[in-house]
Amino acid sequence: MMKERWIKVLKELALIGAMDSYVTISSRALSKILGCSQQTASRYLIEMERMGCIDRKLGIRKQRVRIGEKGRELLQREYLDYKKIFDARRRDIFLKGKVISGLGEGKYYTTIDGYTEQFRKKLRFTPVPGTLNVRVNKDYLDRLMELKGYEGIRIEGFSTEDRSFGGARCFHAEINNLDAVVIIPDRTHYMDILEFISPFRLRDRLNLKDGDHVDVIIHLGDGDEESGDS
Amino acid sequence: MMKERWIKVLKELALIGAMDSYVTISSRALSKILGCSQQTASRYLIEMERMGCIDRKLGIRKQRVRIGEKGRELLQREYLDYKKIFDARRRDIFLKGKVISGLGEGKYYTTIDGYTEQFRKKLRFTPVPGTLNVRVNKDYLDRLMELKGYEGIRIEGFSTEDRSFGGARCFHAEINNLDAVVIIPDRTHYMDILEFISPFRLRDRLNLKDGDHVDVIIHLGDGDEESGDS
DNA sequence: ATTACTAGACCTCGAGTAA
DNA sequence: TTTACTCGAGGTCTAGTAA
Repeated sequence: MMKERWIKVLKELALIGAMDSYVTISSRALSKILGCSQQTASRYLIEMERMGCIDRKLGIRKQRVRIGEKGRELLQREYLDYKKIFDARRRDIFLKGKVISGLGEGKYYTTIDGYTEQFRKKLRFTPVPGTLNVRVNKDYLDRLMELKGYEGIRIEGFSTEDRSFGGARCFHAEINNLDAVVIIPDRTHYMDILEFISPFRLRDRLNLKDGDHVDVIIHLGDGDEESGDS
Repeated sequence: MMKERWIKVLKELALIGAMDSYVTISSRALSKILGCSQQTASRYLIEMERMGCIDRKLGIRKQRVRIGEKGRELLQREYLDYKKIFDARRRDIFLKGKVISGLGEGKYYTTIDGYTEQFRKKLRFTPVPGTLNVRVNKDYLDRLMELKGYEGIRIEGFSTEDRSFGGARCFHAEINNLDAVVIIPDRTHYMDILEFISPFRLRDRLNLKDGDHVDVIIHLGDGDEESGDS
């Protein structure tokens, strides 16, 4: 059960700063913003709190409100939709990060035939074993969210007798101006880490060591350039 | 009278391409997207057409729908709200362009004392004479528009007996990872050209010649700039 | 001043159905 | 197949009011 109206309420709350921290807002003040009665505003807040969209701290004379986990997700999804509409021809995402040691799961992808065969076919290169891992600066994390909206180049999961291997999405990218491919496993825990694969040893080519800051460009490439240029 | 629900309908229509041109969509298909009944979808379309949010072309078996002037405005307003929420702390603009020969007016700025004094004070360097000019790729022109919203570092205009010299705005920037400053005269004709000043000869340092492609990052804020809206 | 409950007015929805 | 009307059920709103 998901009320369409809540999106608007969440949006208005976000606009007065409830995204970052608790803001003091009375139900009457909110009703003025929303153009409804105090009672309705109050009801919205109660319902939204119950659904986990917002957190509230009720005082005797004032309440403080903050957008919760679920509310943030809803707003983000909405934002992405609008981005798709208005920013449709966006071609790439730029961000900064720093090199870290490999923690990601991406190393599997570079050594298992079931994956490397797909790389050869879909990316037209055989990656060297291992991935270059970049932790995205937190100022740029929001930019990463945009990636969710794009399919990229699909790498299919598969199964052997022993276990199953998950799928992933790939995006052509540049790291410090050198072409590479970023690979995002479908099921990953590290939402701030990008893993790069390449036909070269990126660390050597770029002369990188842990902690080095790098500039990354991720090509979203919705154009038809990737798929079939026969 | 303005229905909140219509925003969602408009958004879904926009996502299937109704922003650019007429799309064929039956009321049943729309109802599936919206998660409501065919009757309700039909009613939405009728109401929204009446309010000027959409244009319709009714055929005998199919209708074609396009987002109208008013609908476009509503979506745009919505998008801007979300931009405020999520893009508020945007720190820089990334774009690509190519080096061109100096056509801009920026060369004045690097040779006239009235300007260079301000550069020394506000940018803390004395630029070498001349500017590096970059024509922005047209895919990134929309990104440039965002610059309008930022004051940057103000360079004041001034007058001598002979003539008057206009003001400009400066932004710290990077061109192919080398720090530089982009200078935008208040009155400029070339809306797709960026002019860079630097304490070094950028062409030499970066080994650039006309036609070379460069990556540019423009830093919007020097930290604690207030974000007062229009 | 607050928040939020209750009750009834009002509106919105979708099944049925016509064209 | 379409679009879109009517109308009754049920959901949502606000006035009144308590705490």
